[in-house]
Amino acid sequence: MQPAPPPPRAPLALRDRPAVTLRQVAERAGVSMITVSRAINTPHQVSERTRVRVQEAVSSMGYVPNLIAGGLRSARSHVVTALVPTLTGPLFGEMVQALTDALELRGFQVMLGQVGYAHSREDELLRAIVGRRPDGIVVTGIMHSPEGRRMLMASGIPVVETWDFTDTPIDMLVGLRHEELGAAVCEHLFAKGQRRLALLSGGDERAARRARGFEAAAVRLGLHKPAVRLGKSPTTHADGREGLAALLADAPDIDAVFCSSDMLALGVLTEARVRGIDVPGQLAVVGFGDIDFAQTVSPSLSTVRIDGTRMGQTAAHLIADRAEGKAVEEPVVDIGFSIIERESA
Amino acid sequence: MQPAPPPPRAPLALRDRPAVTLRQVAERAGVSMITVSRAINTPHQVSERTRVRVQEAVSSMGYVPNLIAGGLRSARSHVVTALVPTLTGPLFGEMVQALTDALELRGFQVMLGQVGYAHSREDELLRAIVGRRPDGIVVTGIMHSPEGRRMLMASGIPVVETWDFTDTPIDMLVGLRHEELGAAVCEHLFAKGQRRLALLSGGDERAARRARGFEAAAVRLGLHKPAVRLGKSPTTHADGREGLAALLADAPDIDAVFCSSDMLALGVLTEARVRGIDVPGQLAVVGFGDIDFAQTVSPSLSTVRIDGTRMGQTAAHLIADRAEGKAVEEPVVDIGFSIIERESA
DNA sequence: CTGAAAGCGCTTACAG
DNA sequence: CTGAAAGCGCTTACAG
Repeated sequence: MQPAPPPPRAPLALRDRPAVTLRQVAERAGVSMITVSRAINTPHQVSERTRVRVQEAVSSMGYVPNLIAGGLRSARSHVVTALVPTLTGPLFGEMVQALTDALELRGFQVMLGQVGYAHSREDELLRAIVGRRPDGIVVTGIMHSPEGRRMLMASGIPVVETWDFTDTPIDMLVGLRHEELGAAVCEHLFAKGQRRLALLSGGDERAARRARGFEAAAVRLGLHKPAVRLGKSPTTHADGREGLAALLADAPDIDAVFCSSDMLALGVLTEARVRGIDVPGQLAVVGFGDIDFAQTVSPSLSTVRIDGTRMGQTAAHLIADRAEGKAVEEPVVDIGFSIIERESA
Repeated sequence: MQPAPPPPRAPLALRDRPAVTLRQVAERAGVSMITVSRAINTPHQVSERTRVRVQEAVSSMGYVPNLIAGGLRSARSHVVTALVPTLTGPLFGEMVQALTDALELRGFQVMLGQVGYAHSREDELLRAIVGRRPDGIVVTGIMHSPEGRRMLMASGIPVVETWDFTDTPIDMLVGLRHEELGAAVCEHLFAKGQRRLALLSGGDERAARRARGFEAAAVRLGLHKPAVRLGKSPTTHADGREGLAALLADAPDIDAVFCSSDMLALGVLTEARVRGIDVPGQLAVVGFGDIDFAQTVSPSLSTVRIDGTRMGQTAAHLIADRAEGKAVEEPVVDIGFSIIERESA
């Protein structure tokens, strides 16, 4: 976080006026600071008359309590930090929304830190986050960097890893096994009669895992080794169009494509249509994510759905229970996945 | 899918001890607390020998400075909070990424707070954010609630409003005039020869503003009052399909649709194709956002692009300059927009 | 180059 | 129901 050049300090006077403090409110209300604190945080511990006096002072002075200071003393920040790889994708939105809503009900505020798919600055960001002592940390994906894992473990902060699965979680985990998912999609296509499979995948780790499961299942089923085209994440519609073109150039006889995202799959649908390839008649297409348009494009898109709402809610309760010192019975949850069958496969 | 039984948990030997403090590091290194602080934050103020000793203590003990405590004393949190309406849309991703990158270079970390399109809990969230005393706040859109405006102004925290325009900003602003944008799209369609215009719009405020500009321009140009269909935000692909169907039911002779998002426009393209309506021959379509697929769908989508990167970078420097006490010459910036002409219009 | 004291704005832990 | 004192973990402001 803090880079080399010593930051030029802002003269405090430049801020319009320093914020109103608890002490000033207490003076105005004619009570002690601790009484103001109670009137705000635990009003039932204070007499009606006092509460009203304090309330008047608070609103007339526009007092907004400094939660940082309170958190420092009480060692409870009421903040949970969620690390998300990107804001561009719709995939994590549902989970983050559910996480936010569920934690809000339990008195926590969610702050988001953006990681990007690159792992380069992850440790640095992590240091900045751990340094702010949140009451919990939700990680998208599995934390791999040994330095990062050590820092999180040593911090004593409750951690939930999500969206993936490992036998060695840092602390708690709500995710799914992407190899199994890849295998299940392969079996689904096989059951539908497809025999020359192909794979179009972004470069992130979970997509790679799905790809591995898909390929292994194809071998088990006695099929040809799938034609594979790998790109990078996040995946785009253009990647989907180019990807199908490249696959067809190499392997013109493919009859099914499993795409690592719905956007990629949408690109494949577009390219197929432009080329006059019938979906699913000549080519079956499966996406991943079940986002927005999957149900209403034409042909509608068969895809794999992860229950982001359940994942977010589960993560929220794990974090909140741990932060409140409650016992967590089931710290590792596999939420699975479901294949949504529509027109495209 | 049946989840497999969870594996045994990793041992958490390191967890549950209170975090290492500056005092402990100082004892280990045999120097005072302030010297440790300097060795970490302003190493040039400390002798080589001391710096090495401190560095060894820091890494052997896994010390992560408590930035909250430091921030309390120094009145500089090095955090900028950005309020975004939703994570589901790709629209804000580019801006937030640019904001994050630019602020990181200047020593600030960006934390995101999710507002949702509903304004109901906005004040509550704002209180939680102002209470954490960030060094800056970036708001998506214009803040309207009088309570919220008062709180932000009284806080003395630098504020940048974005994505919209007003003559009464709270503090600073980087945005654009959505009425002008709507009018420009109307004029573009007129110039292309379209005469029976229609409008398909989500319910958020900026979309409504674009709609107003669009309708006003149609009147100025002597056209029929556009057929209008309003929905809610965020808009979906399904809304686009249903929207076009509804517009055609009411006004079968329309020859152009301006959609308040690219996703809506994609739904319109799908519905038109299914109905055998030629785009742009029988129906011109314009989106908003220039996201991912706009360039590569078929027909490619004419749309309106906002330079999110420039908006994010500009906001970053406004915030950082203000936080560092530098003078801000141009606190209100209109970044404009551009109409991207492709096949659909 | 180094350090002892004070203080940031709250809450905790006692005490009445 | 109310309050005086101590302290959370740092940095500031002095002083040497």
